[in-house]
Amino acid sequence: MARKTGSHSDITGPRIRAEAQRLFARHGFAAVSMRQIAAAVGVQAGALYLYTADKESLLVDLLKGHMDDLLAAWAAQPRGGGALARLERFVRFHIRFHLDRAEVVFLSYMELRNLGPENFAQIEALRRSYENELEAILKAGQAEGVFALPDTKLATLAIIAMLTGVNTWFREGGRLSRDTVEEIYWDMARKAVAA
Amino acid sequence: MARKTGSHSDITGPRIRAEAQRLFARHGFAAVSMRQIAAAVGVQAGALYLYTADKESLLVDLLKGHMDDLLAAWAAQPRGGGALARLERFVRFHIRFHLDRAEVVFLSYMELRNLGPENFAQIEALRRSYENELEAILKAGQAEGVFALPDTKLATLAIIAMLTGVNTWFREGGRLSRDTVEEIYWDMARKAVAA
DNA sequence: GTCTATATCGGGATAGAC
DNA sequence: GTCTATCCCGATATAGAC
Repeated sequence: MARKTGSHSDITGPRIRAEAQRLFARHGFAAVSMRQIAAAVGVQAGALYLYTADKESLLVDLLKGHMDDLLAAWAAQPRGGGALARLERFVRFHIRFHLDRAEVVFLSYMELRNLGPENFAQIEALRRSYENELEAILKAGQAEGVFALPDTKLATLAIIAMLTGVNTWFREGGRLSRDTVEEIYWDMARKAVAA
Repeated sequence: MARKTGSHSDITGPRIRAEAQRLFARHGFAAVSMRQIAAAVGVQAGALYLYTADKESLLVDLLKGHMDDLLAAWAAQPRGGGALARLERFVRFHIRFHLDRAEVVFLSYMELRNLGPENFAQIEALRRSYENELEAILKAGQAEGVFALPDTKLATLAIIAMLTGVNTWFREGGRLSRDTVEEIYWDMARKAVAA
């Protein structure tokens, strides 16, 4: 189904990003060629350069867009309550948000190496902002006396690693539903930080 | 420092694997060329093929060797005691072993995609064996009544993800020593599974 | 906006001299 | 066992026609 001549600038751009995300996640950034992406979209390789400066920009746009979405979605969550309630909200939010975006999450963890230093630093800063959201909750819990943690930064990284790990094995329609998984992980996270 | 003509079959093979591991971990399997590896070793590209059938074999040998080492090292650990003592041993062993081999651990998580189906299956089977070691401990703890887990398989994956996550941020000479990190993670893991 | 064609480069792997 | 030379292929990116 090769695309014939015509004007499609409004839909070709998003389709390029979508196919790039799919292919990068499946085969790895370095293993995917611009020709492959173009073929998946249904245009010729040269046409891609109307929408992206180069291959790395394609990746950066995906990763930055993902981090922006993540921070915006978290900012839109309810904010009140005690540390325990806030932690529960974070755990459930994190699992749901990341399971819904498995491809780009995978990219965010695997393909940072393929970024230039300035792009890398930018993504890292966004990630640190997100980590700080969780650490603030853990610190609040320390102050309230409901959590007992020797090091809130380590606990932050440990919990995020544990939660994001769901993405590596969860399969839709498998043995466990999302809700069940959410429940089980919340149980473990809660106990891990408890006083 | 290009290597001059001579016989070095006994040391060139290991050096090729060592440089391949370093380069694959740093830049990604797909992004590293055989010429780069050869240059790092100090031989010409053609000479690599005296030691490896192709590029993928180089990767497979590294990953399989790592998994064999991991299972052998765990098998050599003391085995007795209650579930809590065994879990503590596993947690400390896992963190130490993985921190000592950051490069190949990184490869084991990132580059499985670059393996053919049969090689992939082989590595996956080894990984599952290792996971089963932890799950057996968790099941024993359930039976003893010292752990309370809705799903031992999930808890296995959650704990391993949490522990392996140390590799993504730990830097030698940083704020925390290995022993401190081990201690903090053991504290969280212990509480996460506790009855 | 998309196409075909191409410039330029570097990849994996092999052949044959030494 | 290593070297040089090379085959063949596919990569990114650009130029210019339509």
